[in-house]
Amino acid sequence: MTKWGDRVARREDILAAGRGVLERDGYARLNMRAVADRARVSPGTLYTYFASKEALFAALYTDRLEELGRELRDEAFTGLHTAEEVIVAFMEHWFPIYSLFGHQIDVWGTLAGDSVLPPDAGQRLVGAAVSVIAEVREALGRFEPGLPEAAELGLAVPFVWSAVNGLAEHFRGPRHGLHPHSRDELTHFAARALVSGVRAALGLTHASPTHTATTTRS
Amino acid sequence: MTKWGDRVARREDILAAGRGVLERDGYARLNMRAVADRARVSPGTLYTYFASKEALFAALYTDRLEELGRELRDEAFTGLHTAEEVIVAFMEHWFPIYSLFGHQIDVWGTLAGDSVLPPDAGQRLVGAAVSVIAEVREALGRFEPGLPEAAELGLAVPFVWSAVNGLAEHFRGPRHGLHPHSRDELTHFAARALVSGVRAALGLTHASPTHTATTTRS
DNA sequence: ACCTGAACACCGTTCAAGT
DNA sequence: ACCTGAACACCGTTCAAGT
Repeated sequence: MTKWGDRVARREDILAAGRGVLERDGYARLNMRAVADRARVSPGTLYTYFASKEALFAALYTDRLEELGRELRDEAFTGLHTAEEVIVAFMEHWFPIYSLFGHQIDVWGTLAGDSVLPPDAGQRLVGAAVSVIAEVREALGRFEPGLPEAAELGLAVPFVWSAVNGLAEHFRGPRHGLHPHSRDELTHFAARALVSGVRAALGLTHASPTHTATTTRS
Repeated sequence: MTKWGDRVARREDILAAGRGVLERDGYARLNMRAVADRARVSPGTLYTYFASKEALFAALYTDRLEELGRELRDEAFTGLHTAEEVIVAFMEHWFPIYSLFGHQIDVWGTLAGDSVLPPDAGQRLVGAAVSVIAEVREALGRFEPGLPEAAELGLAVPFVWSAVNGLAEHFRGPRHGLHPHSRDELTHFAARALVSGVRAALGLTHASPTHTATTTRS
């Protein structure tokens, strides 16, 4: 039971309540009254901690992105052997997060003044997203030596990012049950196509030596 | 001025009003009162023509998809020489439509019973979308002879569709102004990467003969 | 039959009043 | 200072009443 006036613990109560409602009911049923109830505060109190529903949501998203950055660095991206494996690992970690948050909030839009987030909340969110992308880029660079110097890398990054998010959107909800292929098959197919496609479009001559030597695990 | 009791004209008034509000103000400001005002009916009347806001929106989307199918067939896909050009042409036509409708409604979700659309409205919507995809597939098949028989075509289609929608989402709103590359550059880069990537992932040996002979236009 | 518009339910947000 | 909860604004939707 958070004590009266303990703003640090109260803020954490509210964030935990938001996470709880979001995970149990999804964004569609995330409303401020439900969060207030779960955090055992009144609706008005929420607004002394977060400027708006969107700001609360952005704080939850930011926390999750920062956690993802650590997961990728410390676990998901270790022991891989090919760029394809990096993409697959990233997608498997990214899809559930996108499914909770990504569809609802536009990270880059906050930069463009698109949103009404308080500037500091927007900056934390963008920073966390940039850092996740940097992590992926670094891991890919291990197996694609030419990548960091490629002239059109600035095109490859938004292309891959967009394509991965398109797939994440595809896997959100029940619709992927419609075609006969499993989620896993499509994920692996996409990773192969993205890596080959970007290599070709960037004019990279070939993969890393480890790539051709590695046999598929499936 | 639509006459009292003319249900056909009234329905068209409502659809036209919906299109008008949507194009002027975007989905965020599309509300039933605004549509009713513009159509010069009362809010209650809307619900004798469309079961819900979503059903009205789906009808607008369906009409637009059917029009797109005709545009692709009769104009956009004629006189092209490579698969890349097909993808570029499709994206240029698709992005503005996605920007108005695609972000808000989940075509495939209606099939999965995800939505609460009346069944016939859902079926018309899905049919229009399927027909657009078939148009793209047919055009690609002209320049990729091996495509229709490829074993994993069933993976390639949702992959490309998802990637294109991810890019459409990327170009929605102002955020693409953030990186220094123009929309056109990213569109062309994506088309090249998608075509090369899918070819490689499907194990297609090579492009059509016209492809290598064509010089880049940029 | 077709249409109106007041009313209901719901939800983001505010603010005067409490402790 | 921090917190409450009634109230306001807005919007999807319904339905008794009008023509």
